[in-house]
Amino acid sequence: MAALTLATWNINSVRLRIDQVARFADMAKPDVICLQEIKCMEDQFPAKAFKDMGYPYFHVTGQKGMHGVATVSRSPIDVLEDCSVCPKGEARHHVVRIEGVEFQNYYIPAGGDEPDVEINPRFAHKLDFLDRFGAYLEKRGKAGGDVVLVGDLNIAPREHDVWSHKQLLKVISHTPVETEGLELARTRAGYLDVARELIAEPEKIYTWWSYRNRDWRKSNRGRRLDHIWVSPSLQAAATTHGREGFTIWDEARDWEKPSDHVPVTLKLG
Amino acid sequence: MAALTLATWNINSVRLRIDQVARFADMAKPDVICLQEIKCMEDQFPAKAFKDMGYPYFHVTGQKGMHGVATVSRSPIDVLEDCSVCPKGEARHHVVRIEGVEFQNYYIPAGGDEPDVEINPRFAHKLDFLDRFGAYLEKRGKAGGDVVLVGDLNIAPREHDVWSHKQLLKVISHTPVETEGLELARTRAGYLDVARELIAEPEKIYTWWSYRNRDWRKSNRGRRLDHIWVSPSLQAAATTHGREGFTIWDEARDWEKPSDHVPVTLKLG
DNA sequence: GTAATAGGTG
DNA sequence: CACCTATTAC
Repeated sequence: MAALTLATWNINSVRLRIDQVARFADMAKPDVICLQEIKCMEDQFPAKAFKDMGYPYFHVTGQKGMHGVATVSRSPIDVLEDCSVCPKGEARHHVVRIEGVEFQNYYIPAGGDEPDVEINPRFAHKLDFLDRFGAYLEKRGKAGGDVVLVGDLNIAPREHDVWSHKQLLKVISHTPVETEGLELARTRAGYLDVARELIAEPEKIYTWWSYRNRDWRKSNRGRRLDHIWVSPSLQAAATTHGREGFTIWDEARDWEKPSDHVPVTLKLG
Repeated sequence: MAALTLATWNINSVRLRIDQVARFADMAKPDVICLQEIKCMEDQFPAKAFKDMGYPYFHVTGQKGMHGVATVSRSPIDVLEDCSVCPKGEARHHVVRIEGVEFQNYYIPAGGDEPDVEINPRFAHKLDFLDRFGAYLEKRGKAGGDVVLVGDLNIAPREHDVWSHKQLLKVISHTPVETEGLELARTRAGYLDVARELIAEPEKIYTWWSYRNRDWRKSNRGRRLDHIWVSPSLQAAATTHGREGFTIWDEARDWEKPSDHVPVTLKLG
């Protein structure tokens, strides 16, 4: 496997923030960028801008106005699957192969406000997605091969992945049914949570800060919603640079009109 | 009458373009600025920004989301009338006194697309407004005194106030019923059209270029929709600096996210 | 083309 | 708080 740097970023409209993607690419120089919430159709994707910044290859799974994921790359992309996990024709997932590595790019449903499936169908949909996701990972895990799974999984699984474990236990993204469901899905495939392989608890890790906190850095009410997982075959490649190889670009949260998520990168091999 | 510089500008949202107003004020240093299409309520008017740029006095006649006029000044303002010409409670007009001079600030209805009162109620509304406007001016003209009337009158009255007289004769803003109605209203009060006092035809004068022309300067399909009129008592004061005292700031049309109208200034006295 | 509104989503 | 979609208006 060739060495490469990969990035994942919930961009919250790729058309609106294409200049921020270019700025980030110039700094981090990733070989592969996985984006979520691109909020556009395939034909609206700013392909030329990506080509100009050195990413002539891309695969886009989009829908009108909401959700959508895209993977862009310096080297050619083979498409393996599109939305196999998504019900209702939503554009939340695809699987591609780049340089012999399988990349799974996800945008898991946010789940609404009320953590009760009886009264909140969005939460029910999230848990349903999580079940399908786990089943898909188990199947995929058995197939073996080098796999990188990234995306906005909309769940902060561990106690120190949120600013207050206690206050968020009943807040969607950190309820036990979600955090346990996510960990179960991951372990069913045997994948490794790279951030926590490199940065043990109780150190806090966040990748998202709500737009609703006006001074995000001061209040620092973050959550780790964006993840990079790897198959066991990539354990050495993913950790060989230690925590220096894993970067959360929180400076991007201070840019003009930022996304509420920041990019995360990993040097592989 | 103290010497002063006055400005008129259809700003197309004063909240969105308050920084452009500051930039303009810094260049042109007007003592009085009359704005149209402020598109906000009185309580949303960026009063502090105007105070910071040296205009602690202002009078705002606003409504939610559309229309609205504001007059800001370095010296105190007496309010004489609000919307006396406007039917249907629209915020399109006010009259104030500053330094002994009466300022009338108007935003005349655009009138829609089809120049036929039978099928286009907006055009009927515009012509109705024009009638009321003429009657009001005649009354006001008889009262005498120093009067400055400014605003986006949404009519280009003369042949050389549009890029093509022939092609615009059936386009609202330059139809004969409008151009004749506007000239009649003006002459009923005996007011002078300052631009044409200083710059005779056939020289073209434009203050507005549609957003729909992508290269506005190259295609130059402009219209003179923004006007400065004065009472006969101010004829000498309005023309004493010659055409150097009258400026159309067309450079503002090239600023980032510009208004489709540019500011116009006059040195008075 | 540009900006306002309102309603839906995160 | 900020994005999308419509709609209306100029």
